[in-house]
Order: sequence, then structure tokens, then C-alpha cells
Amino acid sequence: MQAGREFLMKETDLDNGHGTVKERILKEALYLFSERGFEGTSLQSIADAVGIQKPSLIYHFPSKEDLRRHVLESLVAYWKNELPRILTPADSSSDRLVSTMTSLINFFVEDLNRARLVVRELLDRPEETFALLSEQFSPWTRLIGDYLRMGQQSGLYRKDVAPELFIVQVLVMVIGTVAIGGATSGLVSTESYTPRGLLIKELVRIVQASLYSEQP
Amino acid sequence: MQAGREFLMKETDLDNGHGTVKERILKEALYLFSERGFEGTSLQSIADAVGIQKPSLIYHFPSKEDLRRHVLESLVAYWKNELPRILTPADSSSDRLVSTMTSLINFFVEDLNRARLVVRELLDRPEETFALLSEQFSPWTRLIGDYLRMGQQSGLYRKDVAPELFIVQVLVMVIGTVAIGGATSGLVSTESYTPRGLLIKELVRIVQASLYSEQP
DNA sequence: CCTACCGATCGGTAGG
DNA sequence: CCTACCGATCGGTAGG
Repeated sequence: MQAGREFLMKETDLDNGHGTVKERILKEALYLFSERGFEGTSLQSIADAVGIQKPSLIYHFPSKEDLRRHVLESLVAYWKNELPRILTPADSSSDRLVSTMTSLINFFVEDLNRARLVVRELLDRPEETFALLSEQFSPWTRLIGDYLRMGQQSGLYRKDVAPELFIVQVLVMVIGTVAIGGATSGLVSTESYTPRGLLIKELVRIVQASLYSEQP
Repeated sequence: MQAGREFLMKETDLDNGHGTVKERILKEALYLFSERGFEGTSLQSIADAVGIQKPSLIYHFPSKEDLRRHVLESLVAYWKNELPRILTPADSSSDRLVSTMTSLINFFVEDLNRARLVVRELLDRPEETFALLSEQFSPWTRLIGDYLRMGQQSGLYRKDVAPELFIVQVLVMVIGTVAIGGATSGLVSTESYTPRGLLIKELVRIVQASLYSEQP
């Protein structure tokens, strides 16, 4: 049952500085799924990128669908850890809303594949992704919504902000900007992609201008 | 050469109230490409949706790639006609920027597949789509940019708006909201998709609040 | 617009 | 983790 298993493994199965084979599969799958889409990515191409044979890949993840779920779960897991940390800050002086958005932006800018993958999931499996977001994150967004309402009462935030809708829009704007902002900037430039930083800066301006009350 | 061609056609080749076969292929392809992606859509599935055989489809569009280009071109053609009409209005009293955004929103809300398809193109072929947007629309967005700058000088618009970046962000927000807003609303709701109208309304609020100067 | 067909590639299995 | 293999489906062609 377990005897001889080591015999079947190759050196690549060990951590060789690029992570375990399983980790490398997840990394290459994230990259390829986000770049070419789930349907546009063959198991063969993932195996090639990792440097193994296709059946070896299936040894680690029994099916393509199983691999997809694990890739997605690695993103979900990050935020299930991060949100409690961000939303219960030691210093209450900073604006939780802005710091959450900053974390959101950093997360997606750090690896553009993440934003592309999430957008693709929302397009390919809207109901399923809706359910996942709802199950995993709606308690946290409810908290943010309450926080926003408190800020409205204190006069910090505009009264015309619709808390829940605003939160959804911020996510749409952030992942939209990271995932398709570069290519969309063809609208205004003949040269090359507008630097991501500039788009993000204008995005932050838009969010803040539509959130904070004016203090003349 | 041309003799006998009619003999080969079936009645479905004529306009039977649902449009010509070619139009129906384009319509079903737009739907399926937007719903499942280009790679996720087989020619067989399109042929089935239209009610013809696969080789008949290839008679109308010599390759899948050719079909994709024609589907995309139908969207581009619409805006090449529409933009001149919107941006040279008879009554100059209305805000061209807002009326353009309204047209944009109406266009994508009218058929959600359009927004999904554009987002998929931006993800699947970023460089190509960048070039297409640049070639087809950058003169028009330049015009809108100039108009925006004039409004800034007259005090109508905020001085901190970055005209070109703002235009790109508005497009990202509009197509993002229409394409993935519904599924993203899982963040704040356990029930069902947030009505699209509410998301659009908050989007318009955000755009206006971040565009117009305050007039207290 | 259809029937008949093709080579290539797909996700996945058997078995070691 | 690999070799050998499988049925199904892919985009596309020949020919009428």
C-alpha cells in the first residue's frame, strides 16, 4: 500500500527551491488559467510548464475540475486569513474602508493573474462564484457595510452612498482595472499600455471622491 | 459557377422572420462566445443552436477565427456609427460626457452578452484588443478628453480628474458592472443577484460624484 | 446547405 | 512520477 511509494517518486517531487511539484502545478495552472482561460488551457500545457507528464499531473489532482477548485481555493484561503486581520486593527485611527481597499489592490496588483482568474470565474460560472462569495465573505462585507453606515452618521462619508452596492462596485472596479485596465487603455493611447499605477491612482481618487463628504 | 446554387440552399437560407442564417449564426455565436468563451464554444454547438450542420456554418464563415472577428466587428460597427451622433449633438445644453456614458450603459445593458464578450476579448487577446480600441476609437476619446478639460476650466468638473484615465475607468466600470456585477454581488447578498438597475444607479452616482465640482 | 470523413488533441485510465 | 493507450470531440475538408 505504502511500500514502494518513494521508489516511484522522482527528485522533482521534493522541494528543489521552486517549491513542491504540487505547488508548482498550482502556480502554473493559475498562470495559464488566467491567461488563456480554463477551457483554453490543456492539462498537457500545464504539465509541460511544470516539466512533468500529464498523467503525473493527474496523480496530484484527479481531474482538471479538481485542479481548478484548488487554484481558486488558494485565493479564497488568503482572504479568509487576511480579512479578520484587516478589519480588527490595533490602531483604530486609520480608515478601515480605505485600508481594506488598499489591501485588495495590493493583492491583485502583486499578481495580475489573480484578478484575471477571478474575472474569468465570474464570467464562466456566475452562479457558482456568486454562491462562493456569498458563503465565504458576506459576513465580512456586512461588517464593512455597518462600518460604512456608522461613518455616514458621523458625517465622514457621504449620505448618498449605498453601502452594499458601493462595496460591490469597489470590488468590480479594482479587479476590473487590474484585469482589463491595461488593454482598455487602448481607448486613449496609441502607444502602449497606460502604466497600471496611473490607472490605480485615478481609481483611488474616484472611490474617495464618491465616498467622503466634502469638508470645505 | 453560379448555376445550381439555389438548388443547394434550403428554405432556412431565406429570411424566415428570425433573420438570415448568417445573422442567426452571428447572434448565436455572440451568445455562446460571451457565455462560455471562445475556447469553450465548439462550432458544433453554434451549428446546433442555429439548426444547421457544422460544415454549413463553415460555408458562411470559413473558420472559427473568422466568425469571432465578425462577431466583434458588429459591436465595433455600432459604435463607429453611434459616437459621431452622440458627440455632435443638436442641443448643446446636455452634458456630452453623461450622455455618452448613458449610451454606453444602455448599449451593454440592452444585451449583457456584449459586455461579457468585450471583457473576454480583453482577457484573451489584450494586445490585439488594445490595438483595435486604439485604432477605432482613440480619436473619439481624445475629443471627449478635450471636452472634459474644457469643463474643468469652466469649473463644471473637478480639477483633480485625470481626463484620459477617467475615461478609461468609466469604460472599465460600465462593462465590469454589466459583465460581472451580478455575480460579484454575492459578496453582500445570500439570496440572489442584486438587481442590475441598482448597481448601475450606484455606478452613475460614483461617476458623477467623482466628476462634478461641488456646488454648495 | 448536407453527408461523409480526417488528423490532431482533449481529459482521463491502466498499470507499474 | 512514467509509458502506453483510449474514446470522444475538436476545427476543418472533399465533394455534391
